[in-house]
Amino acid sequence: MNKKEVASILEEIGVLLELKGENPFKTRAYFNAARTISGLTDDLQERVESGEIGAIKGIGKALAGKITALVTAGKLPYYEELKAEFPPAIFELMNIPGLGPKKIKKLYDALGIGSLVELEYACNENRLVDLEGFGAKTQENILKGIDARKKYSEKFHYPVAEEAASHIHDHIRKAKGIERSEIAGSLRRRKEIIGDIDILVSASQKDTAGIMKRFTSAPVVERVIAEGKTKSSVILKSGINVDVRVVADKEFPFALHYFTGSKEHNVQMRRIAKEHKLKLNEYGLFSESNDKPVSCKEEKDIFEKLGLVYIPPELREDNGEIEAAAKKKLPELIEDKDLRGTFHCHTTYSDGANTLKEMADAAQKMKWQYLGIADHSQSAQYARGLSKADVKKQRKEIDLLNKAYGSFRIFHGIESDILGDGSLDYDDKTLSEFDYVVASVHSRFKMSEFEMTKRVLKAIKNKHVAVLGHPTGRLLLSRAGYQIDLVRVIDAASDYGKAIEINSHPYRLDLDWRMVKYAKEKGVKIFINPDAHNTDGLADVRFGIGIARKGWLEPGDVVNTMSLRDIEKYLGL
DNA sequence: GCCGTTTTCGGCCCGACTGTTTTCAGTCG
Repeated sequence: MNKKEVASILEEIGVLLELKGENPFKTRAYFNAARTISGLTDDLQERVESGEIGAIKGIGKALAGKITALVTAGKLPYYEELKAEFPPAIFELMNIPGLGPKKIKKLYDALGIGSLVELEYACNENRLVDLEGFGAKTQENILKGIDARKKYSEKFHYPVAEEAASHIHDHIRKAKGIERSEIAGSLRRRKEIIGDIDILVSASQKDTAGIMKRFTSAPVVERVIAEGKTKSSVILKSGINVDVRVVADKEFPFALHYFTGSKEHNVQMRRIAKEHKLKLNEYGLFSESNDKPVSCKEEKDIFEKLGLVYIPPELREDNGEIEAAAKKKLPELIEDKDLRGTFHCHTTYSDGANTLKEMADAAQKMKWQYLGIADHSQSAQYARGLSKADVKKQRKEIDLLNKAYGSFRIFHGIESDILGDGSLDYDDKTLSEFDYVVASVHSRFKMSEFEMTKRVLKAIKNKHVAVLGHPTGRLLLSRAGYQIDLVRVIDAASDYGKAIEINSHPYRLDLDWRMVKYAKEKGVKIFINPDAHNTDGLADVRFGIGIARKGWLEPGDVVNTMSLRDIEKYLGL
């Protein structure tokens, strides 16, 4: 059993224990272990075989035994028995807002409800109202929750959430009396997928009611879920959940930190606070002994008071950032302005919408020094992949344009399909004539992990390949990536001096940031590429920058921060 | 179930809002 499967079973055990009403700290141990295992970069099998699994923080004797059973035997009686106590579809119920383990347990014990369909049926028959702890309002809200789930997917791509957030933020900002305001939550941390929008506002008490009213009555609001003095929550017509908090201005830095999260990061920060004999919450930092507040004007002051350097929001995932901040070893993260060009763009030669010249002109408007064109290769018939004749023609056009441009340069690359057997899509001679080769998988996604890994490793070892394109092929919210052992892929890239792409298309964001950090640790260089199919698509690199930052990347880790001269050297031109 | 320079037991982050209660449990972030 692999990491992903083990993590997901540990997660399920956590939920089942919650349903049983077990000690919450015990259930948390399972959730933490699930997170730890899924983020593990060394080989789980090896860890288990060497008996070192218990050396991982948060995994003690009991969990080590269970993980070992899952990895070696592929099953765990404890889990099977636990699962048998509830109907298999009971997990669906956890996704309905307002329903948690306690209420679900009650529904199951009293009414035998174990799935969404059964729940909806029972609500419509008015059977929830007489249940202890339930009532008419609860039943109504559950029905609304079921309805919302049918209507909307519960998560959103980053740009969709970003636009909705900035729209409602602008609307709220026109309210009277606002001092500071900011979009917080996972948007501020630049997560690849956004569940809801958190907006934080500071104002004096007399103005809060008006601010909340303006928020909950905005035209884009579909339904108000909660409306309080300091906290309100709505669902927009687009289906996105938005929470707004209003605090006093002196509380703003603490609230901003708190609402930026992640939850796991916050837990660690409070733990650090306790080590300093302080208490941290969304209103302030207080002495544990006499509740005396420690004043902080900005968010960075909080970190300073806890003996940490400022941690940028993107890093706040409890992924080692607090330890690094304590040692002053945080990276100087890459920024948008550091990019001087990019390398994975399509034109009308294959499936792009703009011509070579249009793309190059757009790149210059972005103040870039170079643009790499990598159209599809000949096997990619669905995308009008380039025949050898097309390649020659494109080369000629690029040479002509380059002559005219002077200091700006177009690089002639190709996005070569990695064929089923791991070979590339042209003969050696043709491949050697490109300035660089991006190698990507576009077919036969359903291979086993072993086969797919072997296939991609062979491509990485190919001397013509400079960079591996979208390494998992995932499409966020619609298609899981193909099965592949990314750790081995990154290790191979490290061994053979090959780079890996962060495909910046907001539906891909592939390589995932969790693995980007590992790639950096292994010294693998990263390209931030837009996979642009038109001139507007070039700007997508900013999403890739977000992922690079989440992956701890500094300008020096990213190939396309190099000057034109250096990049020519890098590509051996 | 985990953890330990306050150690092998007793902690484990903290607060707002809702709905159902009549003083609070459950859920959420």
